[in-house]
Amino acid sequence: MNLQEVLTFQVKNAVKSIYDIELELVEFQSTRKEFSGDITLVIFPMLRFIKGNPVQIGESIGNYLLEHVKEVIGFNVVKGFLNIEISDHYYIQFFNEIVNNDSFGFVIPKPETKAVIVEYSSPNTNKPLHLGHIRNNLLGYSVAEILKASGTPVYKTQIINDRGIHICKSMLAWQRFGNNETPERTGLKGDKLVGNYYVKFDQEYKKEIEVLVAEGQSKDEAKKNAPILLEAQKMLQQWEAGDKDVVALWKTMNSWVYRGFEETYKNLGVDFDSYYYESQTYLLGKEFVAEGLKKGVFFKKEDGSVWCDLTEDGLDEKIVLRADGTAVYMTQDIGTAIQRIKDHPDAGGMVYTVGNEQDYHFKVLFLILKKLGFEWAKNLYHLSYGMVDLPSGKMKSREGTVVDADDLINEMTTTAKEISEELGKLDGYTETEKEELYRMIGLGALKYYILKVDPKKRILFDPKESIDFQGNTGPFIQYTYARIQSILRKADFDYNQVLNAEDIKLHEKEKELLKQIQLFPEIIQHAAQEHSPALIANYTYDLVKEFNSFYQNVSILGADTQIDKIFRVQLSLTVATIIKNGFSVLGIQVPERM
RNA sequence: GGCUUCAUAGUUCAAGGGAUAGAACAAAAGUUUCCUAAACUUUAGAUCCAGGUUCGAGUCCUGGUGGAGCUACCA
Repeated sequence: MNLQEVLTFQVKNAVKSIYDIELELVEFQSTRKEFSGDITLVIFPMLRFIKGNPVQIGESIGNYLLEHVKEVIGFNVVKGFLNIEISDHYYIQFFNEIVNNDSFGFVIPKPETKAVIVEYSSPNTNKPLHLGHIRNNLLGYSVAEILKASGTPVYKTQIINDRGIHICKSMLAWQRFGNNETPERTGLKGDKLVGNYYVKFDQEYKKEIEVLVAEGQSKDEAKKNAPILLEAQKMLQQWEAGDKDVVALWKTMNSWVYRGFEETYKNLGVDFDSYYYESQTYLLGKEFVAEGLKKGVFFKKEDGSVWCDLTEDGLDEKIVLRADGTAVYMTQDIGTAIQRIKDHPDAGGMVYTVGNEQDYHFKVLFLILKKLGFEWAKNLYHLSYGMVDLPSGKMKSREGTVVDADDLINEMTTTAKEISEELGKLDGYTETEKEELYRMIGLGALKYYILKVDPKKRILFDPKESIDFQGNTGPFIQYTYARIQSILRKADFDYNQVLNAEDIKLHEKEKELLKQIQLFPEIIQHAAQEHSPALIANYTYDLVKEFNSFYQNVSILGADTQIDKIFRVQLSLTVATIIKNGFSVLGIQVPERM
């Protein structure tokens, strides 16, 4: 039982014995810094059940706790708040239990716990990854790691949108203007090369439209009749018909893109357990549409298209199969979901990391899967995140305002390098070690910057104002970790021993730290429930803030007694462990020096 | 038009219906014979507007204003 559980139990006892009332909910919060005490019981909500003056009730409960609970050594009541003071002994006892636990805060999954499939990334294969994808990847990866840490097995996966007219556009432009360029020959990353031809197509397309308009066609007509577009459409048909040459080119160009993506994923530090390709799954949904039609979940219109009527659920009608029998986005998503659960029989739910512009789509998808009667459909979660906007608004590839993922990673690394060289603290590091460190810090800044924001909220990113390396940032937290490592290197005595709680009198800063440390396991659970890496980021920041204050105010290696010295080193070590663990679920590494 | 969503210091972010709304950056001032100053300590500064529910509202409800998104037989 942790402290709050003990107190909850005892507060109920108190109310029962004083007022003879069974209390259901007991509400605690951390005591605000300006009041004395460690944890606060809020009396107000009890007033509905207990009639009386909140201050008197607080006094009564406080006295009961003081008498019956050994951890409680004092209290005061301010208005409706009972501030409870907890003994040093309790905190030290707690600390002794966790001091050498490298995986503090993490929970090992129980055998019966169902796995969750986390989908993220899921890019189109016609454009390089940009800042928006970075947010998606970091969020998906982190939420997957947080779920794991909270005791839920996870499969990371993605669906690669490798089929459709957009791919054909790149292919066609490459055929026409590519001069047999390859990533090898140009030295360009494959995704960049293919992306360039996608842009090239668009340029040519626009030119042709202008010509047609000059010849007297309306703009809408011209858009439909441009020869290059017609040819792309023809190519798509050839692809669907399995035309050898088209399929071969499609395979080649896709493989370039995949190699490019792999590089970016590697740089970003994200990974996947499995990949699904739309080209392989787009037919899957159809049989379930047929089944749904039989069950009456769907209905057919005169033209042969199949729909789902969701008007009773407050939504509208949604198409699930085209009149010509081909699959739409929804068809494929139905199929993919079912396939994934088939492939992972131990999984009981899924998390989809997709931008909030698709909120409606996922509402509909989940509802349809429920209507189709799948047991796991109630455990689907749309991890809906806000867009990353520039000061000028949305990123637009045509206007060249896209922040490229690879470029951004490189810029961050360069900035880290500049700052680091200026500070000049890396004597003795080899060039390779230095480069590694710059990358770690640059990425740390980028990842933290993105993950500390509530996923649901949109992020405003100003490329002109580079991401900070000071204050509430990744490097600030990494720096604290490095400082602690330095202390551990210098501690030339055996600090690996269990101290007797009676021998220690806690410094105010030490107590504050212990209170913060104690919260970590709950934070992990809460973050998992909320699917929010931001909670971990903000918690870690608060912890580090607290530690730095301690560090500045209290001498660790210069403590008066050997016991204090050992205790403070252990305390520092534990803070370092939490930073490392917290950051690991954010996908951020921590350095030995910086 | 309909639906969804957001609005907090100059700026970027916090705040499970609970106390005097926290940080960081930027601004002003201070701390290095002492464990890494990417740090620490001060100062100044904010809940879009109008109602309502509540002992208590940044948080819940209604209306308004402003921004974003969705409203495709695209994905």
